[in-house]
Amino acid sequence: MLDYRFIVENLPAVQANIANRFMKADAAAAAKLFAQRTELATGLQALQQKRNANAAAMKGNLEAEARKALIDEGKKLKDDIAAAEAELARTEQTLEAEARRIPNMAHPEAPVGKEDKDNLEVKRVGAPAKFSFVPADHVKLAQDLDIVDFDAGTKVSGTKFYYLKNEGVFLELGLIRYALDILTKKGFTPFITPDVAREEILEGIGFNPRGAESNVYTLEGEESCLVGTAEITLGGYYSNMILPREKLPLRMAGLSHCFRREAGAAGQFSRGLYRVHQFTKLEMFVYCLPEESDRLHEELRSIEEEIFSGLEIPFRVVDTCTGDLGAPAYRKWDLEAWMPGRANPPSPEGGDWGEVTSTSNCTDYQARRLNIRYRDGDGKNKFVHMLNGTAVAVSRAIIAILENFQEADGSVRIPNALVPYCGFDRIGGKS
RNA sequence: GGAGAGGUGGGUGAGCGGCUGAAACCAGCGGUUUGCUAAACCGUCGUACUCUGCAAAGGGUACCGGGGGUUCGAAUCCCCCCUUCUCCGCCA
Repeated sequence: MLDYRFIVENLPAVQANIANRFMKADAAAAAKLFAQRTELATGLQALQQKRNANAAAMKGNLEAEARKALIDEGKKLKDDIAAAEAELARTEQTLEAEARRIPNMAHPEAPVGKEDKDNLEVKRVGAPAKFSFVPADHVKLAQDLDIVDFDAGTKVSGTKFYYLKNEGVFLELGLIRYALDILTKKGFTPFITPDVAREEILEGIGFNPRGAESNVYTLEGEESCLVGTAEITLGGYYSNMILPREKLPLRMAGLSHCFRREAGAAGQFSRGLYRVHQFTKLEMFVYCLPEESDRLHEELRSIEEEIFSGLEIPFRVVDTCTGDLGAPAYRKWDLEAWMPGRANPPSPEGGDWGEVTSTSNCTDYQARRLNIRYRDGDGKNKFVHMLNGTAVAVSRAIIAILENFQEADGSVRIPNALVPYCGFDRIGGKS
């Protein structure tokens, strides 16, 4: 969340930012509550001071009468303090609830807009393949090649679950290993994280673990959830810690399963592997000094580009618009891969872009809630900046590979960079 | 899951109702001494919030795993939770 004082001192800018992001939050109310809170806290401190003085006056031997007077005074103070504390606690609670609805400030250059079609395309890499036939979508390809079983997933686990099977298994493992090798060469520390996290960590990262619109599965009887991304477990890793300045930036690569309720998500573009309840993802995460977060955000984006260029998958990069940023992000780049199977109606040259990665600079928005700081040169503890980015979201990468590298005979070529990791250069067809 | 013992400042660790924001030691920082290093000695050494002040600085409040309670007064007593260790059970 934002710093209370920042909200007060920059109220018009905060309000404009809320409007640009099409979010509902009342910054003026938060500012007012903050002033109230400070006044109540000051009043409470004055009472506490009296209480301490009263107790100190009672240390030595006293005549019974004097002692009784002090005890009576102390009892009265105790009641006053209890009342003041209750009021302060109520105000703080309301203040926090109000402040938590306020999104992070957006980068001044982030395009202003309401939804994903307002995102700004900044770059294209690679050219979509020209097919001599009408390409199939990944659902048909995967089923024909017997590498994904959607029907069994639905029967055993429910809709939007699936089994990977045969080469599909090695494709997942190969993609992970391929990306992990790139990241470790770039100084990322590899992790396999828990797939479960406490609600307080989810909230600190900016997720809402409960409620009808939540995308998170909560565990019954536990105050914890299945993670939607390793961003949660990597971001919680250093919660309540003060990091040594000289160790920054910290680069982490976290492999986890990702669980998403996707309540209400439906439609043609959610078909197959595109929007599922469980998938595997390798996530990048960075803790850094405020002055280097813009630069590291570019670094994360360029790594994502390197990974997808290496897979020979055509993609474009978009600068995500304010309305599509999500509350914690200051700026966000998405990589959208070309997906020939998304053509409607199907055609040899048709297709559409589908999001495969996303990298966000969340500045100190998450660090403030999670209480992650570093000691600056002036001796003050300051909040770190935190960034995240997808290295590989396996299910979506598989879509891109199947649809882009399919051939007339229904087989799928494996991109060269992946062959050593998979142990085969083609799925199906000629062999 | 059951039983027991713990969680105190950067570290070790004392304190177990008022004399404790917290002994002592170590590390750190500043200084004295010193041919250099080392040692010795002296001083200093938590965080957050808040008030006064142009500032330097000073005052106040809170914090001894987290949250509640008892009391005029809690690191200290009680309850709940988290967590670490030991033993038992169970299991990959």
